[in-house]
Amino acid sequence: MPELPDVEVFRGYLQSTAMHQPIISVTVVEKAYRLFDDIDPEQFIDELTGRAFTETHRHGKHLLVATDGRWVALHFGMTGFLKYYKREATAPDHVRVRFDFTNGYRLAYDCQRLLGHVSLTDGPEAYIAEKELGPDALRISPDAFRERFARRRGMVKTALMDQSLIAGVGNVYADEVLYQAGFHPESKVPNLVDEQLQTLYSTMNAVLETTIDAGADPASFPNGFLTPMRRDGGAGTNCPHCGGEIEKTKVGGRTTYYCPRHQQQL
DNA sequence: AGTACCACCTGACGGC
DNA sequence: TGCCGTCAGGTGGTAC
Repeated sequence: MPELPDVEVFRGYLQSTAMHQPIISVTVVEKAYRLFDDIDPEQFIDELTGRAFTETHRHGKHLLVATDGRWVALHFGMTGFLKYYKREATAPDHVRVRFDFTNGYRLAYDCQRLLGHVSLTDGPEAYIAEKELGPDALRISPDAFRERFARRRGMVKTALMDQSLIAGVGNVYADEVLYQAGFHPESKVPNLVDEQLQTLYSTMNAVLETTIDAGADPASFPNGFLTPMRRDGGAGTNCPHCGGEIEKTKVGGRTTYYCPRHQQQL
């Protein structure tokens, strides 16, 4: 699930809960050792015990948390999320990493399918370079966006999802952006003229900001959004824009929803 | 460079 | 009720 809007919501959640409190202890369940590919889990625990979270930063789908030591870097895979809680009875189901604070609260990193990653880094710049991430989708300038897409050959959906081109857009939001912009997901990037690239850019911004404001919860998205239709098959229902029939296919190997009637193939 | 396919994991769901 | 195949919004590697 977690794409840019989701991670931005996680960031806000963390910012309003677990900051500036001493970490009494850090727990990593054994099964979760695989989440740590850049650092030994024991060292992770050692370095963070006694520290406190001081600052949050999001880049693409990655959440970086500053401490009075190194930064914690969290990636959520397909099923990750954070939960701050006190009573063990309210703990989520698949806690993989847990930070316990002096105030009795705990922050859990829950990751059911173990497809996320946890590490330590010197800071956002070093991390972005190491992971070869492109500029954040919400901070890139229109010019930089156009420039980067100008060097692309393949399908527009694939380009949007390429984290080294721009960071943050995943399968669901790529579909949403293309739906709102009216471009078929298999359109070839070189076929988009400047004005259409501009539309893609501004639509991407609008979709990301609107969905963040809605708490990244599809049930709260405004009318006319595609994402809520992914639930219960979605395909076969009618497009609120043009009445066409929403279709479900694969593009670049990923499940794709779109409206063949108004999303033009370029 | 782009694409297709497999792999990494767990759990939910539909069909029989 | 239970078993089985299929699928899921993440990325990374490989081979063509």
